[in-house]
Amino acid sequence: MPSKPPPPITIDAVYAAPGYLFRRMQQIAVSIFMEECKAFDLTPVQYAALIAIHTHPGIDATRLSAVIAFDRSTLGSVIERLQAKDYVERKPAPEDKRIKLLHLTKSGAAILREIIPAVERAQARMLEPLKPADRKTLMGLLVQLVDLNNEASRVPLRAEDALEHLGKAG
Amino acid sequence: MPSKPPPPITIDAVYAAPGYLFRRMQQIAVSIFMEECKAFDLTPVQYAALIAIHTHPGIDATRLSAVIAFDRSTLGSVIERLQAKDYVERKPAPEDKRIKLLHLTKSGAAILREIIPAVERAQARMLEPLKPADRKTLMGLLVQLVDLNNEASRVPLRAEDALEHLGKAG
DNA sequence: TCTAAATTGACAGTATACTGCCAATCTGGC
DNA sequence: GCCAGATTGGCAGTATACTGTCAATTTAGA
Repeated sequence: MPSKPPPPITIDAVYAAPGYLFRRMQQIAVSIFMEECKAFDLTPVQYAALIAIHTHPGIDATRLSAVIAFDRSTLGSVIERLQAKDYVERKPAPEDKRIKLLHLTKSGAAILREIIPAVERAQARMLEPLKPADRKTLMGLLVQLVDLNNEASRVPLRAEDALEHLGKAG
Repeated sequence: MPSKPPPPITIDAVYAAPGYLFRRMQQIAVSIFMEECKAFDLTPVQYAALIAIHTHPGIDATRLSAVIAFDRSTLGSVIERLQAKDYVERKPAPEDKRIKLLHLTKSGAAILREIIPAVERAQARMLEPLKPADRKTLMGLLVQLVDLNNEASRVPLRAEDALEHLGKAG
């Protein structure tokens, strides 16, 4: 019996490929975020880092990377920029000389409060073209897919890691 | 009547945000692509560029950028790398000295044929954790969303631009 | 206790993304 | 034919991403 013919080598196959669509959608999402938040000069990554530090004061960079699932190497320069803007402080940990603890400054906490409405607008705009029911469906499937693919990511999300800096009693 | 309380400032809001999920999924997609295609030393962007040049031989960099919706500045260095690997040729256009025409080399066409099965495997793996019906639903909604948000992107997709280099009869 | 292994943060190198600018070139309107 | 405006490609500068390496430090095991 004849085998299936090889798929045609065309750009149309790319347009329908999941990887291509995820890339495009991510770029659109960043573009919308930056537009809504341009008054604040914060990138999506910087925003997520600020939120995570706010939720887990005194966390270190390595654990922060696990908590937001961002690359640890990259995160170093992200924190540097947040430090330069005076949104974040880094203090050496007394009991472990390798570690630097992260805290929000007053400015950091303030900008976080102020930027939230813009971020909410951005997030809403990304899904706006869809019908409300479809938005829910899409987000539901996406949450599932990201979760089920967690280990395929180079930096899997480890939300529970955040608690370790509060004392090693596990 | 009382207004809605402000949303809590927590990392959990980030985990459910569309922008965060699109970023994570894109990173997972790249990770899976690179794993399946590591024998070929081609990135997802380089692969898309090769496919587009194959589909539209003689296209120039600006039009290529519109056809795959990638940033024009970035595309310059992408093409340089493809040229360094001897997958792509750049020839000045005789009738317009500003333009450089892009063609695949024999190596470029060959690696494209060879890499396709690995790319297909990668694309399948990205959606594998979902049930088949859910994969269709997700892709359908994503195609819609990317299309409806096309103009929100900094580099909107203009697939029809590709035809212009074949003669300006519009 | 002494040391092998693990952890943390830093760094170098590559590859997207995007902004903004520039010179060379082409086109259209006059 | 000339000039204003558009187009093309290149470049500098910033910000993620990721790989791999390294030193300082801590931890765990023999």
